[in-house]
Formats: sequence, structure tokens, C-alpha cells
Amino acid sequence: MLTDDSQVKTGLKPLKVDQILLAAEVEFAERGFEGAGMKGIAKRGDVSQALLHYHFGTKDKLYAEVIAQRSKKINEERLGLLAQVDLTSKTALSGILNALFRPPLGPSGGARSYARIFSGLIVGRERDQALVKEHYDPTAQKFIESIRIVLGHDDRVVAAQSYTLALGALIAVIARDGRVERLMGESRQKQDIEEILEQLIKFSTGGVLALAAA
Amino acid sequence: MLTDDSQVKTGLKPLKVDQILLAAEVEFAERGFEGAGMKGIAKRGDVSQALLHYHFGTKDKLYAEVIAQRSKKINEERLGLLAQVDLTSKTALSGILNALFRPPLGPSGGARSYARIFSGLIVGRERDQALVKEHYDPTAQKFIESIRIVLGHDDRVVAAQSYTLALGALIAVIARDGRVERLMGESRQKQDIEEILEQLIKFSTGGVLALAAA
DNA sequence: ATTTGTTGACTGATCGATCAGTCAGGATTT
DNA sequence: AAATCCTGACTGATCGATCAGTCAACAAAT
Repeated sequence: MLTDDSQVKTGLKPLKVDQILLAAEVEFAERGFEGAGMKGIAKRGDVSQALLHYHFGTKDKLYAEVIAQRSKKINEERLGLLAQVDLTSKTALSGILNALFRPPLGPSGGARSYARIFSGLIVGRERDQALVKEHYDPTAQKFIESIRIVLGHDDRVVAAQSYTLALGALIAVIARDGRVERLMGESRQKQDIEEILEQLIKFSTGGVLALAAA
Repeated sequence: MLTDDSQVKTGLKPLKVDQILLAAEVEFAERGFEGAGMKGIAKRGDVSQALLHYHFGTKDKLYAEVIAQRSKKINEERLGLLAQVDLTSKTALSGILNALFRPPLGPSGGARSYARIFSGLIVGRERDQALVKEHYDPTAQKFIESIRIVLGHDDRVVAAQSYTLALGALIAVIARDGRVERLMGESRQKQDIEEILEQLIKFSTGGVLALAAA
């Protein structure tokens, strides 16, 4: 079955399914959907190639399963953080953006690998767009609604635009990965994730407020 | 030869080379580098597959040539607009960002197709990163320097971060393409490009200023 | 208690299709 | 006629997917 949860008793059965999903995540992150190969995934997961098809059917379904599992965790964490934000507070907007940005960057919401997949999803073609629509849009709606409330607007246009643009900034940060260092002349150290997050929130908060201003 | 500039005299030789480059641009935009096929490009350009190899050698070189030609035009246009910006003006930052955003979005700097390639480049893997470094980094440096001057900072760290994050917002807009409509419930019409540009500049200006504030 | 079904997990071998790339030679231009 | 442009036919490699079949585990029947 490809319906996960195979451990009912001990909870300690790192079935090969998990090896495959992990291997697939890394492979898809490094080479993209088209670039990744079932053979490479199988080798990385130390299983036969046929097993991938046995458990997941097709390459598309394997890919979809990777996104489904990771996005579930990220969405849960996002909504959890969002629920803690006091929408009447002065720092509400920063709080919302923190809830939006932190999970995809943190080790909890996914390995470093998935961040690449995540950014690829958003700029992706039809296949990716369908997955985004299924797994990310519902949560997106709630974030947009929260932004709308904080901005005190009636319609959601500006809020939706804010969401999109802020997400773009997040993608840039994920894709960067050494690019900022290159552009500044290799002197800088790797930035701490909290520092990055802070800058991201600063930038996006300023952007949203500027966009919302009449 | 794959060394470009085949028109030395008349400049009017719509050789099959151009058909190929155009077809390749569309194909790469729609399917990505790995997803695109030489066969498909040949068919789209109405030439034999062998001709692609005759003119460009390999798929990699064809891809690189597409990026090289488009990026050249975009960079020229960008630097042209940047040169017109008065860095002491109050609207200097908006002017810089306008110079950064407009060319990749406009029909001049590339068809709608190339915009997809452009956004893919930035989130891309090693191959794309190398191409970005070669074709976009030099111009990026000049934009970063301009931003630094306008912000009145000494080091370029904040300016470089601003550049990166602003570029992320641009990518989000390019990748959007109907996504905003989806998130708001298909009521909205397609936005005019000038309107989009204005919002993009608004957002990014606000973001940069917020980031630059102590 | 041992034999006999039945199942899920897994693999090696191999399928047809498609991939990028090659080459000899015809067609066109100069 | 010499160089350049261009193509049909082809190659080896690799792709995702399928297949028959092995193996351990558990249940049912004897």
C-alpha cells in the first residue's frame, strides 16, 4: 500500500518505504523531477528499482507522495504558529510572516533537500501547480485572510498579492545558498537561520505595508 | 559555428538558426532543461534534429546560447534604464528597481517564454547557477552598488540582500500567472503589466527600506 | 504438530520508447 | 568546384515501467 503508517505495534519499523521516500526527496531536490531517475532513487535508497513501482506505482505518484507528506507537516506547523498570533497586536504582521516563513526553512518542516523542492514547486509547470493547489492553497487562504484582517482592508486583493510577493522573497532566500556570498565577495560567513529569518520578515513586512498603503 | 553573430553585413538573415533558438526558448520554458527534448525543439522549429547539433553541438550549448542572447538584451536594457536614474533623487530607489524589473517582464527583453526560463535560472541547480554567474552577476553588481549608494551604507551586505530579495519578488510575479486569480477566486481580470510593475516596485521599495533601517 | 494455502514484500531481468548525439551524403550557395 | 547548410537514417545509452518468480510470515487445514 502507499497509504503510509505501516507501524501499528512497535512503531519501530523503518520500512523500505521510508528509505525510498527519503531517497526520492534528496534526488528530486538535487536534480528536479525530470532530472531525477527511478534508478538513481533506488540506488540511493538501497532497494531495487522495481520496489519503487511496487509501492508507488509511477514516478509521478512517488513525487506527489513526497510533497504530500512534507507539505502536511509544514502546513500543520504553519497553522500552529499562525494560531498563536494576536491579530490586534502591533507585531501581528511580523508574526504572520514568521509563521509563513519558518516551517519551510526549519529542520522540522523538512530537510534542507525539501526546501529546494518547495521553491521549485512554486515556479514549476502544470504538474507542480496542481500539487501546490492541492497541498498549499488551503493554508494559503488562511494566511491571506489573516493578512487582510491585519491590514484592515475589505477585499483580499492586496492581501493575496502580499502573500505571493512575500513567498517570492522566501524562494529567493532558499535558492540563494551561497549566492549572496558570491555577490559580496566570499568574505561573509554562512548566515544563521534566525538571522536570515529576521531579514526576510523585515523585508516582507516593509513590503506588505508599502503595498497596502493607499 | 556556434559562435553567434552570423549576420555581419545585412543583419537581415532569418536563418534557421533563429528558428531553432526561438523554438528552443519556448520548449525550455514550457518543459525545463531536462524536460525539453532535442526532437521536440526540432519539430517546433520545423527543422531536422541533426541541424540542432550541427549549429549548436550539444543540448547544453543550445540552452546556454538561448540564455546568452536573451540575457544580453535584458542587461543592456537594464543598464540603460539604470543610467537614467538620478541617485540623489528621492525616487532613486524606485527608479533602480524599475530598471531591474521592467526588462525581464517587457516584450522587449524577451518573450513571455523567456520569463519562465529566467525564473527557473535563479532557483536552478549547478548548470543554471553557472549561467547566472556568467551572464547576470556583472550587471547585478552594478545594481547592488547603486542600491548601496542610495541607502548611504558603507558595506554592500544590505544592498546585496536587497537585490536578492527583490529578485525573489520578481520571480513570484513571473511564476504567478493566474495564481493570484486562483487565490482570490477567479473574479479578477488579468492585470496590466504596468500595474503589476507598480505593485512590484512598491513592495520591493518598502522591503528594501525596511531592511536598511537600523 | 506438521503440511498446505495465501498473502505481502521484494528482486533480477527485460520490455518498448525515447534520449542526445553521429555520420555519410544530398542540396544550396558562393 | 569548394565550402557551407541541411537532412534521413542510424547508434548506444538510458528512461520508466512490467514481468515472472523468490522468500518469509502467517493462517488454515489435516
